[in-house]
Amino acid sequence: MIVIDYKDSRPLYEQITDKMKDLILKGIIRSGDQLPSVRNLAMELSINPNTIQRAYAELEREGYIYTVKGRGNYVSDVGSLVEDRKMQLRKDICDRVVCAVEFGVDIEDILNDIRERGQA
Amino acid sequence: MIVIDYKDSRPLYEQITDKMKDLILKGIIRSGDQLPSVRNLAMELSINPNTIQRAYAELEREGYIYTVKGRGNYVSDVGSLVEDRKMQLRKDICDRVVCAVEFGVDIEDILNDIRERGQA
Amino acid sequence: MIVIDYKDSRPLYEQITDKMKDLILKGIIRSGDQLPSVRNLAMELSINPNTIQRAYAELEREGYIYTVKGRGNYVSDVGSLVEDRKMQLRKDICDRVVCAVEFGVDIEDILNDIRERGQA
Amino acid sequence: MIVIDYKDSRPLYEQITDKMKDLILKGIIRSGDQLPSVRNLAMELSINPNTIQRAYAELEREGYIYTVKGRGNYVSDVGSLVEDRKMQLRKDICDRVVCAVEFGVDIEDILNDIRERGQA
DNA sequence: GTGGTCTAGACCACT
DNA sequence: GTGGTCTAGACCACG
Repeated sequence: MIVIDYKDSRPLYEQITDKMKDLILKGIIRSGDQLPSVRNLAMELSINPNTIQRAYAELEREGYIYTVKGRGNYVSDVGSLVEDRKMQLRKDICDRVVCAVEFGVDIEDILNDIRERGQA
Repeated sequence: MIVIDYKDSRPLYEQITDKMKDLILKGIIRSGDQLPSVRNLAMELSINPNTIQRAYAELEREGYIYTVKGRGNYVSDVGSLVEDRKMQLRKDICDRVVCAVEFGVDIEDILNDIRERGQA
Repeated sequence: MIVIDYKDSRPLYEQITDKMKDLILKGIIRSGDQLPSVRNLAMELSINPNTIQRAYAELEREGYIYTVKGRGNYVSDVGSLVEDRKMQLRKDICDRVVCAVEFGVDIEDILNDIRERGQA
Repeated sequence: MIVIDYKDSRPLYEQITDKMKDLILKGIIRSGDQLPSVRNLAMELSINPNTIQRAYAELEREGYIYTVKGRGNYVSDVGSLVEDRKMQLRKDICDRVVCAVEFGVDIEDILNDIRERGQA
């Protein structure tokens, strides 16, 4: 479910939190589901339990999961977080479009790119 | 012309290279223009000359400027770099649109956002 | 009567003892009343009987209840404990007022808040 | 400036963040001031640098300080945080008054306690 | 010199 | 078994 990319310059714990957020926000892991235990995930990914611990702490801090001591980590209800993320993604795209236009990109080219949806 | 943001988590030299690239690609500094000297810019920004040196070295490595020993640093002809950047910006926007759609954002919302050309 | 909040960071047994103390000190459960049995309460709350056991042991240790082997757990006479708690609550509020004043809160604002007896 | 209380059940890093927040919100450490370095403070308090690191990371996350890599940690402008804290303290006191009244404390006693400001 | 990340290993509290 | 805290020590990037 989660793959560590050692060529990625971001720290391991951030790769894990980001991937987990995606899985949760996209509904692949659902509200109430239990996450793999700190130790198990550490073994599976062959990294230190403290790194997983840090990732999970960050997820809890941001409201994606909640922790029950002695029981494990569980996914929270993230309805509002999904909406926040969607708005953020829209705003982010707009900002980049504005930036691109400043560099001389034709806005029609961008609209066409998107309509064809994908390209590369 | 250049403002350092100490609350920015990026290293200083990267803030400087990025800002310089923008100024060059947007044509605000033109091909053949001379950049401020390492010492002067360091004084002006109140930072270590080594940091400016590193920023300029990076700009030279990427072809934005060239150095004449004993004379100073000059802006290269960046015609092709501008086109590269424009393509990169378009690709980047497309990638993010694809990502946003995966999170459930309606592509029509994005197109409307862009047509109104502003924030969401 | 008792609700477990799994998102509460406190241990389960502490949530139970605290809630029980409130019920007893507020007189909702009275001196001589029998508490639900360890097994029943465990079943009702869907948690481990050991956890209930620990909560009851703590309540007994602090004098809120007494245990009759083979019969069950009964509420003690808690007259003095009620007074202790009231004094503790008054002291606690005063400490916090002193602290708030140190942060620049106007003591008149606090008095008004309390007279209106609600949130700020 | 900071004293560790080993009898305090809270984790060390939390004691440090809380104490630092107080110093900052009360204006004892001011906006722009540099905090002691991670290593220095660790030596001074005879605890592990990682623990200081965690405390500082938390302070940065909550907006009390900002970090410049290779330079150190500096106090942010916390005007709004001060107001937040004051409102939170007022609300907290009110909640406790409501709670105390439920336990049978006379609200006039509380008001008198506060007017005398302090007692114990 | 500064902070940031990661590992290894220990100990504790809770269930 | 679970997570939470702390230590010790290493390595890296930045200035």
